[in-house]
Amino acid sequence: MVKCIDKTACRFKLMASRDAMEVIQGKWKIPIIISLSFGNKRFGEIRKDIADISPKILSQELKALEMNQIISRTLFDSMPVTVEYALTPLGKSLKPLLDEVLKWGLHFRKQVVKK
Amino acid sequence: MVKCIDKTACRFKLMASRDAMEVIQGKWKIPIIISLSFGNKRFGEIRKDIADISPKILSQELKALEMNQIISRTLFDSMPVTVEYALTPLGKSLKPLLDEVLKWGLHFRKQVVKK
DNA sequence: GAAACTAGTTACCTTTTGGTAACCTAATAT
DNA sequence: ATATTAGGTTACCAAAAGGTAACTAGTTTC
Repeated sequence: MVKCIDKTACRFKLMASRDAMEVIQGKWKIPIIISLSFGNKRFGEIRKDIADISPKILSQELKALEMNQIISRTLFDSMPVTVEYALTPLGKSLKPLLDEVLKWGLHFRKQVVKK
Repeated sequence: MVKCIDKTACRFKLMASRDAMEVIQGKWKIPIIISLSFGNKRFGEIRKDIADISPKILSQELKALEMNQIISRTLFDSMPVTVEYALTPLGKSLKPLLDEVLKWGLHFRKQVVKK
């Protein structure tokens, strides 16, 4: 029975996991990132991908992701104006994490949720 | 610009990520799992590890993790009774996911949070 | 002139999550 | 007798997250 002896290492881990979780936490952030991992998308296209997300929530989550530098927002002044969202390099760097989330989610479903 | 053409693959990914996130979501579940990754612990020991968690929340989160078969709860009828919490094999299978969370959280902090 | 498409915003709720403080049971130590 | 340790529970409250419906602005097509 090992204890969490190295308090510094422990606090460090808690801090890092908290940072990461703040970025991907919530009902919609991962779905949005997955949608954008299939290519750059416009507001309406993301809405169609995710189906039951409301414009209010989508707008709010896109802003949060942009502030954390996970996605970029590019405005084209075509008519009507179109806005394109894309993953930044930092956003793309989430891929290994998301792959593990998907992999584990699948494993969990097989073991616990059962079909 | 590739679209999310394979709707089935897309919905499948959304489902798997949702399953996984439900298990680790919230302010305290990952800290608890990290604490238990250092070895089996009793209620009070986890409290000391996490410092600012209240007994109500700890009790509630431990129950949720137990229901999802991430941790086990063993009661020893010593006097006074002691209760030991431990990661199950399913809980231990979260390690690669958590490692990625920690790794990315660190990367994010270096890039965005800055020191 | 009315309807539709773009990308959102606003006001108003409901639900979920998180937090505080006090309390409980049983046993042991002072 | 009183305090302490162990492992919680309970009532109550505050804050955050999520959701609905209606509305906005500018342009373009019918």
